[in-house]
Amino acid sequence: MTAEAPFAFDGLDRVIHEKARLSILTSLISHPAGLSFNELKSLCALTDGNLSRHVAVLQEAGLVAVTKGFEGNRPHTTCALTPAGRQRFMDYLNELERVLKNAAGATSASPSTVPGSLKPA
Amino acid sequence: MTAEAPFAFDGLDRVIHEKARLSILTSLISHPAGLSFNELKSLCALTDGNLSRHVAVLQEAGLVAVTKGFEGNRPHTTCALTPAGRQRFMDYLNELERVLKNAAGATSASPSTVPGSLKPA
DNA sequence: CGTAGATACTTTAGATTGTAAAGTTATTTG
DNA sequence: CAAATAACTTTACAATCTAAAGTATCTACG
Repeated sequence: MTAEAPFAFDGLDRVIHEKARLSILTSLISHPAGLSFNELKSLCALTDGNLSRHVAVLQEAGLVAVTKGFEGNRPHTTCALTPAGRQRFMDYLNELERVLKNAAGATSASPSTVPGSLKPA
Repeated sequence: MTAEAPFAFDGLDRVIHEKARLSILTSLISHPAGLSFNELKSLCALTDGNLSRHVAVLQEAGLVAVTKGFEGNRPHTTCALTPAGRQRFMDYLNELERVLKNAAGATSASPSTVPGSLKPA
């Protein structure tokens, strides 16, 4: 079936593929101990409302675990990847690599060798 | 600014990032001579309506050139990447690579070495 | 000749969802 | 005590993805 539609990229899970959530997941995989709401906010350049919604989506999908506690006497939310989330993110990344390989294979130059201006062979 | 939000991925152009359009663009970069409506449809596993809308979006964004002609006496639409489209897609791919590098750098294993079950070192 | 079905799309309408603005609760600071 | 800050959450609007229906033309069949 995939052979029939080689460029369909079914593995690009919509929950993960969204730009903001891709940012959040990348941040979290880089910080296995978890990140606070505010750390995520600045790492990903998201607004409060935005981050709140996207984290909720990721939580409902079972990709991240959200821990709400108190730091001193202020609320403090911490997010971390779940094992399943980590695995699904890995799967997504594999599919991303397929996208890159497909595209790079079609151009004489690999993406990394295309700096910004068209460089002939 | 990017230094402040290393995981923001501003370069992930929304027009390109959409899954269906990513498929279309990958198909087109693999076929520099262009592809017909029907070829795209099966390569990307899209419905008629879907493909029509997405191609229109890509055309309005100046990424693809659409040529409508007749094959025999049936309408026949051909799509091809514009030079600008090619460049913007390349830029997008570079950003995608950044995503992969960021994420892969955070895991002990690169995505390609994660086959499906967690494999220890 | 007429009509039923196929081909190649386009249009529309509904449903999802991303985003930003406003709201909430609690806590400092002047 | 009032105003401002912190840390989120809720809501409402706008964008947009998708699938179903529509258009126009052509071919095949009886």
